[in-house]
Amino acid sequence: MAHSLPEILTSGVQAALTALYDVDGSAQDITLQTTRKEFEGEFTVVTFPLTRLARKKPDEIAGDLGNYLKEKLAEVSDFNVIKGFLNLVIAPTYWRDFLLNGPQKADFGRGERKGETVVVEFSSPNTNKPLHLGHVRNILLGWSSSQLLEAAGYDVKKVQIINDRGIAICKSMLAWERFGEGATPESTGVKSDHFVGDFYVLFEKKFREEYAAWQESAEAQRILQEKKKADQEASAFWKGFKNQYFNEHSKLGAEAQQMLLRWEAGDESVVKLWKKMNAWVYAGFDETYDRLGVSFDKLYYESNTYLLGKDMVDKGLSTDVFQKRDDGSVFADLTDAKLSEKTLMRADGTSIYVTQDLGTARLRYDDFGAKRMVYVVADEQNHHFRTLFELLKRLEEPYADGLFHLSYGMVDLPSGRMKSREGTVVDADDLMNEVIHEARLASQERSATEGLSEAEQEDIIRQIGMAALKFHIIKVGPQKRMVFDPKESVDMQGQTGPYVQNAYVRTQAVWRKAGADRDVSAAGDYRDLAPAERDLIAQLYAYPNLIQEAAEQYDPSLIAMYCYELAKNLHKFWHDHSILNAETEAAVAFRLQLCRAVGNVLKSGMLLLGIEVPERM
RNA sequence: GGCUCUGUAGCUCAACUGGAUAGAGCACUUGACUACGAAUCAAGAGGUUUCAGGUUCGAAUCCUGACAGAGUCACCA
Repeated sequence: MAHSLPEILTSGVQAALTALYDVDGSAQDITLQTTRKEFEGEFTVVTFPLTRLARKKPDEIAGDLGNYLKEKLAEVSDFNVIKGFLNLVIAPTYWRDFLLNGPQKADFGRGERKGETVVVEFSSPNTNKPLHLGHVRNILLGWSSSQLLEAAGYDVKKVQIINDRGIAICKSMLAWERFGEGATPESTGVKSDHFVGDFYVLFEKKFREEYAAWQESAEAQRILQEKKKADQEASAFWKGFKNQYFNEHSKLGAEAQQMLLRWEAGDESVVKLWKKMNAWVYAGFDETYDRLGVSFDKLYYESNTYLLGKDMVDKGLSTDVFQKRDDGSVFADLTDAKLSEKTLMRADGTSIYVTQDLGTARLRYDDFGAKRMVYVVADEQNHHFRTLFELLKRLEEPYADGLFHLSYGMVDLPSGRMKSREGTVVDADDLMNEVIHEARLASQERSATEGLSEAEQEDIIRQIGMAALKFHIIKVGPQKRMVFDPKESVDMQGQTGPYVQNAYVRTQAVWRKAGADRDVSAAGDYRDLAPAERDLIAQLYAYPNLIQEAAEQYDPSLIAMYCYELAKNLHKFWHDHSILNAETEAAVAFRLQLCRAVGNVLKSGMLLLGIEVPERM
């Protein structure tokens, strides 16, 4: 296709403006949109903005333009005018030729290779506890954005940085050492990342017990009397004092910190324990990632990167982007960018979080030469990334203009925010088990997969359950904080993953019945398109452009909504029209190919979301 | 308190980035399987787009000011 319809129509309108009114309209003046479904036509020109140029009423302009376009453009077969809206009807032959070519191929919609690399970071868990619902949203967003960028034409590298060090994992380690009695995931039969997480929880429990007991001591009472505000309840004070207690008074806290210091010093026994427990966690993560259907090209470990960034600090100092304080600490003054002063190096020469991220960004650039990097991280870190990007920009890093924080809203439950301390966190593994369980129940009420082996049936059930879960999460725009109701996530009817899968299954079922080698050459004789057919074809036509748009906006929810709309139109078409028993052979052949095209795009779109589509369900 | 984000049907979400009568699903009511698959389709009901001003041919969308919720404001990660 040399030119797209929007291009043809836009330049057609420009030509018309010159011919009819002797004015030059730039493409910017011309607003072209898809026609709302209650009107006839596929594209609409809005003529209100043209009144100034043409000095006529909107509906008169629309009539003039309509006549001109219908006469001059083969692609336009008819038009109608409603107020300032010119609705253009695209020639059925144009649609027919389009349908029988482009979307018959499975790779329809994929963009030209751009020869540019994008690094996408997502998931990036801590290794002290298993993955939960929050990670699931992150992972689905990261994965589908990666797929989307890939389809749009970029070379994508999927990475995560694993927070494998620090005080948190030390808590798990300490708890296991003190209370574990040599137990292992194997000896207990607990999934290995959960096993480690259980010790983290155990540490918190023991710590709270210790804290509560300590509060009764004379020392604690003295501190309470000295420091609490006059009208403050004791319980409120202790709540706020917890961190300080951990750092300055707690025996368990001291031991955990001791362990962290020994780890940093490279203490052999601590490192050995650390490796053992992390290995358990990774084995568990791998299983969860596998079930979610995601993978990574490269893993970065914080234990390897937490010292990075010092050379970036040197660079910043030498170019006067950073400054040194009297005590030796280093900071950047970002106040002119409406950010505050940001410290990058403590007086003792140790680096902090943002410094590490500077180094990691550079490391990735060296690894992949990517000029675009996407960080999929929750919106609670908006400020951090604004600072990070500003710093990299001032350091004049070559990839600084291609940095993007794919910020997403946190996931709430109907009961409110998830809190690990209150045990309201929805575990990723449990969640998947639950949706697959529901899919199995729903499947048992039907008999559509009779005759398949048990393994095949189980695989289909898995695909359906996962589709329900994934679609439910990914259909929501990233930046929106979302309420996750487990009951709704297992719905299989309406605006859901299984609904879309079902549409795909139908497109395949009709071909099974027709025979894969069915002769469809008569389709070229098909003349009149029914509205349901036009809708479907126009929608297919929009797919390639949608991929580019969704990729540029890093927004997979656009694809999800599109898949739903396409499936909806397919279902309606299916209901209203007979395919194999259509009136003419041309209609049968045409509709079969329409089914194949829709099936291709549904499968392609769902795959971009990380959702598989079964052949039967 | 400063900054950022969010506020749309009972609930969960859309609205092509300023366009037509604000749309879907769930839940509720009612119809459609002897049909290529009913995980479907069709119909009904449900709205002062948080509120008040402003900008213009035209506002859920942009501006100002309230109100409500969330996040963030470390030499933590």
